[in-house]
Amino acid sequence: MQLTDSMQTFISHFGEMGSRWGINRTVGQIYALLYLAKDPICADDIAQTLGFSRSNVSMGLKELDSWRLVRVKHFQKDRKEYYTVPEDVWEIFRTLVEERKKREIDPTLSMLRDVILAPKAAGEEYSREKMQEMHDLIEMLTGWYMDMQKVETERLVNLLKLGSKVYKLYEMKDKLTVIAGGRKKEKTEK
Amino acid sequence: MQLTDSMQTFISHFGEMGSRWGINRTVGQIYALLYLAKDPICADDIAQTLGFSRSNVSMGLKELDSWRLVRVKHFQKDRKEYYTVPEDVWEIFRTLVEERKKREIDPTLSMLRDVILAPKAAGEEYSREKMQEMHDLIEMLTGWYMDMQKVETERLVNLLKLGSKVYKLYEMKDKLTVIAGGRKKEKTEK
DNA sequence: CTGTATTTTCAGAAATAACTGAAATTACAG
DNA sequence: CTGTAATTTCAGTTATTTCTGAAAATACAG
Repeated sequence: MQLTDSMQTFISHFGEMGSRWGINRTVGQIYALLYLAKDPICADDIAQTLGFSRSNVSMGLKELDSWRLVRVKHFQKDRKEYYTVPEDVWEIFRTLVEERKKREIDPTLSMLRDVILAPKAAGEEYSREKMQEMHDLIEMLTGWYMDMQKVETERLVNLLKLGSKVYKLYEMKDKLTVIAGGRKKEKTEK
Repeated sequence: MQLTDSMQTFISHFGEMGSRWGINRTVGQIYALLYLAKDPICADDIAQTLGFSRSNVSMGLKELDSWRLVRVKHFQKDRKEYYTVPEDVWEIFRTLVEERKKREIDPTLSMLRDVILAPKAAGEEYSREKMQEMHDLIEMLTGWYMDMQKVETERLVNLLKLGSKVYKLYEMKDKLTVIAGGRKKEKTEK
């Protein structure tokens, strides 16, 4: 496959940034290539285009698969496997966040729960308190995340655009009443 | 410094998770130790407690300093440097997000801007479109983040607790009007 | 200044992670 | 089934990162 200058730049960047994102160069570049490609690509083409060994590409794809970031496709009369990524950037973003949460946050939350439950030793009042604080913070953030997860993309975009202005709505909520539409008083449940 | 079982567990976890978070074992453990400690600790104590070489601790602290995650303190009649982390977990969280944005997101956004501006080569319509899409998504998210950054912690907590329910407020906003309270129009100070 | 306590730097060693080629396994057309 | 095209595995190699001890630099009391 032929790469233009801008594609080269994009792909190299994903390779270099790999370490900061917790993936390696190969995986980053493979993903970038697939992201930019209109059509599915087979492993041999990926290896050829990026100059990696075939086995390295195989391992990279396996890694991307474990992140649920790639799709496999088959064509008639061709037993090769062709790879793509989802078209929708929002879908990609959501998958990425979910996987990072699973790998980077959940294990810590689990450790914190265990540690908080264990019998307290002498003189560890302060450290236990700090563990509890961290636990509560993470639980609040993941709770918020899981709640937002179910909001469909278009609505999410609206909220993002609104930004901190949502706070104004929130502040006003008790002073407000419906004027148009059916109900007289809005109950925010919970 | 004497570590209890739960402190041991906590510190080891931060060491092991280090790689997933883009820091190394030493740095993770040093941070965890400082986080749990009520009082500032000097580098020698850190090295001794965690079993790392003095130089390794020095480098680790330098790294944590570059993340703005530690504070140095001096005591009278003692030329040693003692280290702590901020008490407030929310402050820590904000710093962490800010630094990760700076290291993991901003360089990519900058690359995308450059690449989008460069003259278009033949047959790269699709890839350019994808780069633009990624750029727009990231810009929207960082824009939202920067906007939320100025919201004070207590208010942020309220919004988080509200979760996706904010969307209901948003949906209603055009149907609502102020009824109770002294002032007719609420001014959010700024 | 001088001397000593403390921190930092850095070259090389040790540990870890990434990558390759060859062999093993799998998948499927005929 | 059989043969072959394709993918995966893995032991060994290469590259990268982390860690150490010794030496250099810095800080400051006297």
